Amino acid sequence: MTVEMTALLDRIIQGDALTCLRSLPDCCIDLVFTSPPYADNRKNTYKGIPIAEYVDWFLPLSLELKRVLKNDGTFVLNIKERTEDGERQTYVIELILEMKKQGWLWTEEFIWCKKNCYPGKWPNRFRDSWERCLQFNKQKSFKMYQEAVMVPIGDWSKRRLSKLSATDLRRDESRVGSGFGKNVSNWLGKQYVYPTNVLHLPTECANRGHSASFPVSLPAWFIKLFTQEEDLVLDPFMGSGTTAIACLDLGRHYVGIEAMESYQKLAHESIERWRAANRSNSRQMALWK
Amino acid sequence: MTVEMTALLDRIIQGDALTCLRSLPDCCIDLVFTSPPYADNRKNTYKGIPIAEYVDWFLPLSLELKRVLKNDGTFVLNIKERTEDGERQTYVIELILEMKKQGWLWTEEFIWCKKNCYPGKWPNRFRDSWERCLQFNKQKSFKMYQEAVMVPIGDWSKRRLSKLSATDLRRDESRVGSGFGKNVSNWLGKQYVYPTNVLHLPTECANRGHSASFPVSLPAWFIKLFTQEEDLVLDPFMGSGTTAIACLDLGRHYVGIEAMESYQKLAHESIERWRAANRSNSRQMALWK
DNA sequence: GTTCCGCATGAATCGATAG
DNA sequence: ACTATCGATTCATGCGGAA
Repeated sequence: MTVEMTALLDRIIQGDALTCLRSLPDCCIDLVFTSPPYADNRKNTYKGIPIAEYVDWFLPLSLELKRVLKNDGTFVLNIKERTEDGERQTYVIELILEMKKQGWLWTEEFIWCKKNCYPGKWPNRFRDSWERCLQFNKQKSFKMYQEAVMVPIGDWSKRRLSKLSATDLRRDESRVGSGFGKNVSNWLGKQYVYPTNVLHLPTECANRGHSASFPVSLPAWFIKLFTQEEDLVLDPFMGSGTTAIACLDLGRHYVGIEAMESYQKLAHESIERWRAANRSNSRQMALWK
Repeated sequence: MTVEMTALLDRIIQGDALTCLRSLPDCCIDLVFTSPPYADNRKNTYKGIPIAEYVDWFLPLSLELKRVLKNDGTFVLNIKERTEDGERQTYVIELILEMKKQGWLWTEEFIWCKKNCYPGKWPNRFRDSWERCLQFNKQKSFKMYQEAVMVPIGDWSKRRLSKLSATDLRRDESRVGSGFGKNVSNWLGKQYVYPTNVLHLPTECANRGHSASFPVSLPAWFIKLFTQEEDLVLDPFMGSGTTAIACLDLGRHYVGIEAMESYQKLAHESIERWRAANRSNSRQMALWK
């Protein structure tokens, strides 16, 4: 890792996202996770980008993100288009098409299904309880650690697998085909299964009193899936620091960028609170050894 | 209703979708619900449209659908883009943009979350467990009956709802429809809440003889939401008749189009089975009065 | 009649193999 | 090289037969 990079590690740079991104070296980031400022046609709104300008505003950023990302790294973009004038706006899907022209591969679209979404009632639509998590990559093969996000198998299996019949066992064995000891590992493996591309996470954020646009568990899920410990995660719109907290929790390094000084301050406070809470843990850990 | 229209009511026309659509009069349909043939680059596949041609293939159809739909009617398009060469293909989002140019409003995108999705394991992606249900309208104000799709409130009932199979839902509907009068509606108002734009429905599997691409509960949900009894629902790709069954269950009229004679036959068989099963119910209903 | 258990089967996707 | 086909992987559910 370069000297300039080491100096930025686990820090939140205050400044314009595009300018700061340009100061980062090539191919140094393992995962970009971010939830950029939403489009907004109202004036005088914090960080709101007019809908008509959204794609043109984002494209220089995505180009820089492609430059700083490692070739086998991943970019996850959490975004949802606004409703305006009774219609879903199209800037997000236009952005996908334009990013492909930049050379990005649109690998997958995850759905973040918000269990407790914003309340409300409208005559012509229901509450919006999902957001897109768009996965982009630079090349077809990329790092992915699926075992890190396995989930407990469904309730149906408790009845079903609690009493494995002889035929079940036999069938499993025959399927394995080669090698010994695989029986046991297969059976143990059935406690957990791979998830799907729909995430069911509550909207609540872990830090009370501070508004984050997404819960820590959202970046945490993608960080576990696409990085290993000591890897480097970038969030060019760090906001109140949720991605950084997820990195601290998981032993990953982070680089954040945030234009608003007030938000940067909030993020630093969150991080300090995390460190304070973990200092005692570290001591306890040390005592255990 | 015109004479020509009355002759088509509750029938499945066998023929090419575009040709048959052109024979329908203007502004006569309350809801279009369909799941068109999915794109497929493989040759020799039934009804598969090559990915590169998909948008051009669909646009003449969507134009006709706009013509036959009532001004305050709704078009719901159930579709999901394929993965090809490690990427999500873009023809669906391109289609949205092109349909807007035709004058359609892209009002909403519902997510159909399939709990029992296709199994499999791959190094670079998880199982795909969701599909798009794109809502399009001709004008900003359209008919919507939100009370018809309210769901039970509370965690215990949420858990129960998530475990409701398609047959359970159908049974629920029939129970609701069997005339408890005001008692039920009062009870409904207190115990039930409006749903969100995410639908949790299992796919129907182990169906004998044919593969139904979606469960009856999927069209049923949109039919309840966007139509009233005696309204007219169109499915230009009727397949094995799932949309027709939903209409029969809910007392709506339907017009179906299906090119493949074998599928049309399957649909007729399903409908006949439905009528046979309901004949006894009708007798019972008559006895009650 | 219920309840339980065994089994088949998906609007899938990738990588290897064959033409 | 490039394309077409095939086998392997995997989990939630409905259905049918058995207890």
